[in-house]
Amino acid sequence: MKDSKPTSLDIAHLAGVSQPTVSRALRNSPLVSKETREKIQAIARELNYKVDVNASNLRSQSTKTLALLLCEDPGDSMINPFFLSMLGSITRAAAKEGYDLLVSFQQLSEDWRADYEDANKANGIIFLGYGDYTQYIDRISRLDQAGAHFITWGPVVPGQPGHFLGCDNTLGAYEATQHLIQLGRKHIAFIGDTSDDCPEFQDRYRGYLKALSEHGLKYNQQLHASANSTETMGFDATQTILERTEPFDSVFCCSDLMAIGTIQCLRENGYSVPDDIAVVGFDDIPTASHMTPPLTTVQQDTIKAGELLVENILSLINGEHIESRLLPPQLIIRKSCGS
Amino acid sequence: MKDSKPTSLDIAHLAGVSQPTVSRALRNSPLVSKETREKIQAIARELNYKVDVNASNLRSQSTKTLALLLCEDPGDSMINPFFLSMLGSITRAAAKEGYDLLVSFQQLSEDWRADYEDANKANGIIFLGYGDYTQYIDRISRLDQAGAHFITWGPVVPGQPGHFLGCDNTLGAYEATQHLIQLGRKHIAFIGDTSDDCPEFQDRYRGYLKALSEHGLKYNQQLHASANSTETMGFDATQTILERTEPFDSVFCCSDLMAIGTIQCLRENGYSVPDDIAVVGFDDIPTASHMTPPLTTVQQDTIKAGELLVENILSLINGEHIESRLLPPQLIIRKSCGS
DNA sequence: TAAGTCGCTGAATACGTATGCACGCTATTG
DNA sequence: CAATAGCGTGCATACGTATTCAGCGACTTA
Repeated sequence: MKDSKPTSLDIAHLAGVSQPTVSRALRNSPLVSKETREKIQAIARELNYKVDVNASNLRSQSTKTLALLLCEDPGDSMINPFFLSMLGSITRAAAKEGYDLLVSFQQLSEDWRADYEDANKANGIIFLGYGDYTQYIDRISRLDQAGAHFITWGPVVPGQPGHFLGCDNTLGAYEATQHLIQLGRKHIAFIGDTSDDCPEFQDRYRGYLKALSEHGLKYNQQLHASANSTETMGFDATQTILERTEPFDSVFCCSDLMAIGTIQCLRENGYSVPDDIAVVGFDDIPTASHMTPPLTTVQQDTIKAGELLVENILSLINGEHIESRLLPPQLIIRKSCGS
Repeated sequence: MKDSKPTSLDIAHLAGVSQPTVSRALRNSPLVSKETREKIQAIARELNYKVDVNASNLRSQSTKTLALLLCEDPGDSMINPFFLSMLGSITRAAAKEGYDLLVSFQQLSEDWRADYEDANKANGIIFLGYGDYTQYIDRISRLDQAGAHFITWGPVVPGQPGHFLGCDNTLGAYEATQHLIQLGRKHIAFIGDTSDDCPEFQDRYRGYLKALSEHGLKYNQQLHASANSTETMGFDATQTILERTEPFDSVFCCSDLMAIGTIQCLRENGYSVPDDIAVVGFDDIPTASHMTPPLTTVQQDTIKAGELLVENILSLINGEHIESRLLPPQLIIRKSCGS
């Protein structure tokens, strides 16, 4: 019983072979005979031997690790549950490919490539984040120029540097708005930050406008309030609209979190949801189906998204070409729109 | 402009010193003169040089990385928002100490120590999880015997192997229950799995019973239903109690997620919250304050918890002794109990 | 002036693995 | 039988850093 961790050399001695053979055997190299391989693997299992990833990575110059950067305001303890789903599915997808996941919520440095790839901490970077986009775009551009391997979950903006994977926000918003219209709603408020900071919300805004115009409804500036994706911002934006005393019969919220705030605000002002005012959200976070009333919303397939993000980043690492693409959203109809 | 990543040797050449001096300078060793050190650091900054963590770790035999294991059912895409808060605060606390965080949601292997410490992926492991505890306890024991560095967020059970940090669940539940009693509620239902699988809920159960008995109320088996921490389980458990037709005027839910399901169920059965039935939860997840009605609940200080978890695991890594301890909870009074 | 001290630097080496290359052995072919 | 090919293995080395030890100059002290 040795006191220190076993190395491939220890295994080699025990198996009566050389260290390189052990290395090959453990990586299932076809170069080593089946007999030898199994013998070595048995001994390794016996000793509970694990390859030292540092030595392995140093030699092979490739860390089997991905970095996940969550670009949310770190000061706020609230993080969108939607990203938690993504985090879960990305972790699982990465694990399936034999990759570990390094998670960070903050931006300690200006140069992510240096922090992760140059430091050999990770072979690729996945970005996740709602909003505050302009804050990051130059850093992303720099990454692209530096030839880093990274992919961003977000809107596919033509001409933008880097690779993107996102949900078809325009389509999702279009379908949700259309649904409200088909239920007879004519004065549909819109809550969400449509500045360049939030290209995702901009896309949803486009879908909203498209549905309005296709059904002959006029856009009303008075029913539009900016908000980022938190309950509180949704609450406040709704309050703002209510104070304008412009009548409305429904609200399209750019995220479920905002919808939660919106519903709370409407209730506190004496409105019933959905009888007086219908509400739809976006994301289909787990809570959506358990609210009162259950929230009609646009579902993004986080499982699929996580798998594709990992698959794409691995392709990039392997030097393959990938296309930015959009995933189809799905309208989930529940009670909050009164259907 | 070299095409490959700069190494400490490159810096050494440029600075006209040897590689060891570069290594020392970059680690702020007092052995190297201020003059030389600043010169080297300037060049390193210039080249955007980053220490190769693999080489560094290999040499020093210490990865500046912690592993975070989330023991939730991986099949379920729903993850308790409470853990997300913890994840955020742990990430930040780890970053402040210069540690990276490796996150995993699944239990790919039976032997976590081998997976992380022996493989030199991480120096320590932090566990996070609600319930299914018995499923992990033997693995935790094995870790303890193997001398691994790990700490678990959870109840402090005397005699249990390993180190724990948790919230004073008994006290929290006691205060919440007492609050209901003081508001005049006399028939308080209890929702939560009190089997050995959930020692945290067992502690909350104790606090609940203590409050009842101290105020001369009798425990009623009919008002007790088991549930794990999801909205759906909370819904179902509430339905079960309702079907027993035993009258009750309030519910203590072992988690906010269950409270959400409980409130939904009560509403669908025509009860008003809090007028007919008051509800309190546990955790104070972000949604709690934005529900209708806002949820009275027991807050756990996730920021403090994350910091202490990291602080403690680092102490363990440094060979110091640590004591398991409990953090004080705080009752957050909102509208769902009708105060 | 010789011995000792202090401050700084470089030479040598180790960390544990992966891989290019050469080598020996057996089987095949002409 | 010689030449060739194929298979399995070992030798040597490289990955980039951190640390031990020795050395060197300058400076103090007797």
